[in-house]
Amino acid sequence: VFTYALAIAIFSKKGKLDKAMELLAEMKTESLAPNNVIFNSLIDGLLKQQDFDKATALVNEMRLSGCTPDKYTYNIFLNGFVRADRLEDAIALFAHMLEEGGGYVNEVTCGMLIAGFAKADRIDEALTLFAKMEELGMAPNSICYATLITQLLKVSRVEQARDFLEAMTSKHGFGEVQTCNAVLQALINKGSLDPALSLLTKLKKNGVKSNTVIYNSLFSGLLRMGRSDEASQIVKEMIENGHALTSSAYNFIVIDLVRSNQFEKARSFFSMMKEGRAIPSSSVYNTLISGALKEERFDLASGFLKDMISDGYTPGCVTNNIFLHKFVKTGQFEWAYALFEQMEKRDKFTYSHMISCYLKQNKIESALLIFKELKEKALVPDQFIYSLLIRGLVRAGHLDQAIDFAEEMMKNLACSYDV
RNA sequence: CAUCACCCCUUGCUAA
Repeated sequence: VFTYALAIAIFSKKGKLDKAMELLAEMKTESLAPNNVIFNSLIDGLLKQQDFDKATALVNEMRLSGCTPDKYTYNIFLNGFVRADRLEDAIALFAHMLEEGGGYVNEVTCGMLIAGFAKADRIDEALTLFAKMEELGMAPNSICYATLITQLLKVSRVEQARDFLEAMTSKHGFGEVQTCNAVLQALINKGSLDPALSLLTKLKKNGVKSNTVIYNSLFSGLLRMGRSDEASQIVKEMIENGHALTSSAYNFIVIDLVRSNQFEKARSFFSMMKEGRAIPSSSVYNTLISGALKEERFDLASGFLKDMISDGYTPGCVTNNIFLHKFVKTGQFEWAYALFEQMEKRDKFTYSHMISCYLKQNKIESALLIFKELKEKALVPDQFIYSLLIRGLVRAGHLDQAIDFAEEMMKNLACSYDV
């Protein structure tokens, strides 16, 4: 059983759910009883692919074979909701977990929900929950702190972020590398390069191993801000410190080239990197596809798509969204419908593309239908989608409906709108 | 280290 659990966990983590399920079936034929760990691994894997149906089915199966969902199971679902932007479901589940008692709610649970609030720009609720943790007798760990700090930085509440950073370091030191990296990255993204660098030296002094991840963050951040000189500086420093230049550094370069509209350069750099032994990430492929489409090079786009598949990636929602975007933008609506129908995984990007698809044709009803589907899936419509819809309604002369939506938006998102 | 959260990366309106 232990061996199976290990194997299943690994397959689930890698997204090879079919393999993992096969193993589960195999266990049954050998009349071994799967335990909680096994079910939980599988459920987690399924939810990472947004497959809620199969995951729920598995919970039932779990019960039937005499296992009771435990705090891991709950947390896994909570995180699934958060990841899928189904914040309301996450909140409901959290409340349920609290009611049950039984110690289902722990620091991890709270950390996930805090991250959920943060992602949805509902920072104040995140802060409230954070405060509540202490009431409930839980000590927020460094991950909770880091989540809040990065989000506060994102919305420019710098003072508050600094307070939390100090509180965190006094309680936990600098925590794990990843935690530090989160904060560093947030600073970099804000363009606060100097605070970032000084934090970095502080980290080094405190014995946090500056690792490849941190260098990669710095590198990509600098590239994005167009500071390529400093970026190459970082690369030098990396090499001097004995860090191998990883594939991800190359990946960032390709992505940066595409982003700055240097598609041809990106292409040649990409073939160079493939000739070397660097491994392109799926993001690189997606980036290249979108770059190709921007240049109207469908031929190249489909070429990249093929390469992507032969490299072992399964093109998913993001890739589809890229094509969908192109179809909508160029008015190839029939293609857009066809693709949309075919897509099993749809996210808020998918829906926003379809909404603009219908709005462009003045098909308000259909756009509203899409919006409804989005809500039925318990996705949280964000500011972007609301403003898309509202603008469409205004343009079509449906002022009252527009106002209704504007009010709904303010209620749901606790934000204001400009007229 | 048998199963959960934090980081990073790709896709969103705007004849602009």
